[in-house]
Amino acid sequence: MSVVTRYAPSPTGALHIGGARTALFNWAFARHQGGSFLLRFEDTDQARSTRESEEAVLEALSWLGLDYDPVPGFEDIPRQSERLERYREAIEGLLATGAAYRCTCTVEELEAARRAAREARRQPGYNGTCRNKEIGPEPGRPFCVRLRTPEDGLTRWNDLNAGPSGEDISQLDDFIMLRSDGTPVYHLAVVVDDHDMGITHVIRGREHMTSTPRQLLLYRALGFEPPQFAHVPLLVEAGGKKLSKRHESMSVQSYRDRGFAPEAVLNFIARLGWSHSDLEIFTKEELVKLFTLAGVGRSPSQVHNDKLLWLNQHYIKSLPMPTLLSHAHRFLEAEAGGPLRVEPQLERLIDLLRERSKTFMEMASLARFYLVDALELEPKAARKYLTARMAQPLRELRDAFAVLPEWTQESLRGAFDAVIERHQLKLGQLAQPVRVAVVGGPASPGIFETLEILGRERSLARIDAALTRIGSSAQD
RNA sequence: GGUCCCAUCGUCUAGUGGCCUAGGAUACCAGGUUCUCACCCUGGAGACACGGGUUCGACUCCCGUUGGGACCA
Repeated sequence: MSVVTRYAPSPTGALHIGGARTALFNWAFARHQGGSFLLRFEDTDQARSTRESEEAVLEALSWLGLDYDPVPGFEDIPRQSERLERYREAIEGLLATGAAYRCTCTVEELEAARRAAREARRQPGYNGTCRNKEIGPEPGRPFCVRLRTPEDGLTRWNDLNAGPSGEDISQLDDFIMLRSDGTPVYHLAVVVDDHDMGITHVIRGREHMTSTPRQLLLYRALGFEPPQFAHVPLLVEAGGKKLSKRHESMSVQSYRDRGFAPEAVLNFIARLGWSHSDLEIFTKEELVKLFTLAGVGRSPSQVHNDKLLWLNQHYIKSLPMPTLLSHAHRFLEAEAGGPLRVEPQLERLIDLLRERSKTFMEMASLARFYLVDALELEPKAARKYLTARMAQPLRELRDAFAVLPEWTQESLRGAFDAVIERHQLKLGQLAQPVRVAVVGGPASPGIFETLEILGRERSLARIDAALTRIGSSAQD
């Protein structure tokens, strides 16, 4: 039988990195097995679920390159809010077989019973008042539907990540499946959905581990074959606390907006919990080939972005130019302050910037000197390098530049050499002032390459501006 | 409060009783390269939470403690 996995987020916000990793594991597992990977929205919390969030999740998945398959028998991605009838029907079935029963206990009665149980040091679960009352379909007062949990026994399953797991049923009470307002409870919906969608493997976060016994009970009561489960360890924040869904900076979108490549983010989150011996860098295709649940660890991992930064730079260095440009384009435009055409010179610059950029944001800011016309100089660098004693050499260099027969790295080097020799300077002593003049700061790619790319006209103008600046500050 | 889970360098991890006085990666530090920054190269420092067992032998198995976490209320 072919493997079918799913990712079933609640569309209540952006896709955060923990959710993305769960999706990734499900996706990689399915693709590795040649099975399918499905999506479903668990939007029973109508108050917080939004279509915008659904869009955000879809967009994040597609950015990461996690493609999903159509769900057989469904027009669109299933939404729990559109399946309420199906859940009620399942509950009716349960009532018909006696696996569930109606309960008319009021909130007050429940509270009192719970308090009494606590005082008697007993489990605070439902005390079973209505269990054998055989309450019919029209009780004449509000009712909920509860599962008739067996008195004793064990629910066991062999978790594909956590190993043999299970719980004593006496821990479980007759939990509610249909609330008195007529809405089904989460566990019921999940079980019915997973069954209807033909899910064979449920790979989800550890936080769902303790609710698995209940769900197993439901599978049994409904006469469904339970899937295999793998409860993978959670991702936690740097301090070790649970990843908060509110934390915007942990969202996939935020990583994108800060200039990370999807290839890097994917690689990073896969490696958070999954490993294949010492392999650190891998493509999506390699991940699919290598991914197994056995490779997923058992302890939670903290999200530290150090390694992501390194990975991102690795991908910036090695991605093919068209891919790189498509990722970087919006950042370059933002820096340029308007629409941008990528000319060959800019492409050359980007090539040089690859090994100097940890993010696309950084890359764009390093390319700023090329992208803008009005360049502002860093005061500190200007003070340090644009000194009065450098004015003369700079002026000579500028004049030599002006009459160069061709604007190439070789001829630029020749001009530098002549000035250096005349003034007994080291290359660095002359290169730094020039660098500050043309890029605005003390760091850039090699000076000859930088000048060549900037072009003669702009280079001369910037050196002139720098000379003017030296002149005016000398008179102060 | 109850149930369950987890525990190797700062971080991600390799490791399934002897091959480990613990390997890789990142981050950090030092040096090299260099016109600057970065890349790159070399080196350094850095961990089996603790206590009991089991065993000829434990980081690896068991129990407990501590710490962290999740879930149910």
